[in-house]
Amino acid sequence: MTIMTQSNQKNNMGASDAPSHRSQQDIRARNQALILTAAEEEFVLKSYRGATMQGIADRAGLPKANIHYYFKNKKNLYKVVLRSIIQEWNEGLVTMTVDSDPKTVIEKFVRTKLHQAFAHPNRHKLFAVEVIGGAPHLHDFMSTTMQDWALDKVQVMKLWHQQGKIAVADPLQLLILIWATTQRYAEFETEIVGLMGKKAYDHKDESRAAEFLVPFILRGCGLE
Amino acid sequence: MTIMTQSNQKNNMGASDAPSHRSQQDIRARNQALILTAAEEEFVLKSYRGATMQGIADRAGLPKANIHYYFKNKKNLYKVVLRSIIQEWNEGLVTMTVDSDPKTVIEKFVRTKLHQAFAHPNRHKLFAVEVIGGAPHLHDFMSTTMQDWALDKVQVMKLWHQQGKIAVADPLQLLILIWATTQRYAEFETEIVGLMGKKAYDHKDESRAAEFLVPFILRGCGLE
DNA sequence: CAAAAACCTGACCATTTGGTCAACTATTTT
DNA sequence: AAAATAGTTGACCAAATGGTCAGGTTTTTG
Repeated sequence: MTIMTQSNQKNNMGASDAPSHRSQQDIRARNQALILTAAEEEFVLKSYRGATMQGIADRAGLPKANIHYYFKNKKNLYKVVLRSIIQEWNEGLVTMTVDSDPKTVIEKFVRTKLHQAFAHPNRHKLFAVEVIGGAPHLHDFMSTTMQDWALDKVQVMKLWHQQGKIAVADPLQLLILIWATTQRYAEFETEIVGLMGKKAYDHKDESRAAEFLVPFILRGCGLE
Repeated sequence: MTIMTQSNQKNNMGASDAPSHRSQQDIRARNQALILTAAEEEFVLKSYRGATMQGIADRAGLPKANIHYYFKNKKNLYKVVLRSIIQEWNEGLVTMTVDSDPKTVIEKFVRTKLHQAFAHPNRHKLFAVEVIGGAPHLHDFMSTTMQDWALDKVQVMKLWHQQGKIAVADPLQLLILIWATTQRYAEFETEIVGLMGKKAYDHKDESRAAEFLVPFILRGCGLE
């Protein structure tokens, strides 16, 4: 005896009415998206082991067996979610060469990372939890892609420093600081929002953070 | 960072009889410490739900039932661990009034927080995971003690700004930045250590971070 | 030294949970 | 329109895990 199959009344609720069938491609895309979003939330809130397939199913509004139909198992689902995080990370790259203008590049980098943090807080939270827990599933990415990118940028900034362009002798520390300060708004959303006396960020908070961070960091670098 | 009452010489069950017994107080203290340290590690690595009593027991080198003997249950054990975090937080407070010297106070604050981060990384990691997951167990602390302290400091710094002493118009953002940059070294230990090409922090990394952070932040504040 | 108190622990459950499956419906293809 | 393919789902199961407990050992107490 189970409680209601609330089931499928196919469409409706979409308001429209014409074809009472949905193409399988649409169904697939829609359900996978539903599941991935649900999984992201659940994994963030409960962490890998705390998240349950049933919980994800409930969030997605689908029966549990359906989750397994689209994603082989829990571990695989988690992997797919992590992949979207890495993907986003790669999109946030900024080109930076010895000839670039430090001020311009640093400002753009800060703004990009900050924007990502406000746009996809859950992904940042998940990434953080992974790293804090020893990055068991990200080890590969961190010791290759990320490290290569970071060390390359560090080299460039070292040259900038030698040329007297920035007041930072140890650029790795600067990189760490920029990541820390931008991502913080996503990771510690709960705390920050609380300190601001709100329930959630409003649309001005990103620019408020940027207006503070950008000049502060540039000043710290001895620019401006 | 660890335990161990150095008083113990295992036993010597041989015929000889230097006291082959340990006082119950010592046993209690030793075991509780063992368990708490083990729990801290396990909770950090696996998060609340992912941590298992068996895993904690193994880390502590005690049978599982023994964990239950000292700490009623998992939830209670977790609570005790969180308490030590809050305790440490309170010890890191810095007094700050309108008449304080901004430069001195800010520098001291940064150094204190940084020192705590390097001294007790696991606690900071655990705190971070809690906050990221919505702070379900810290809600009370965050909306009282922490908020009161933070808003008070924000008031003071606002006055500093009005008196032209610092170049920061929105001190809450500064507070967030200082927490973010100092705690980062604990939370993202794995990542940072990796980028540095090491296996673990060495004894110079704390001062290296301080030498970078302190001047950077003071400059950002328009001091120095 | 004997009773009491504290400590220890293997063995045992009840519950939770990831995962499977067979039967069923809906869509697409031929 | 029938065969084939894709999507759906309730029911079920094996493993993992938090927690209990009875009976044992060690330390303390009187």
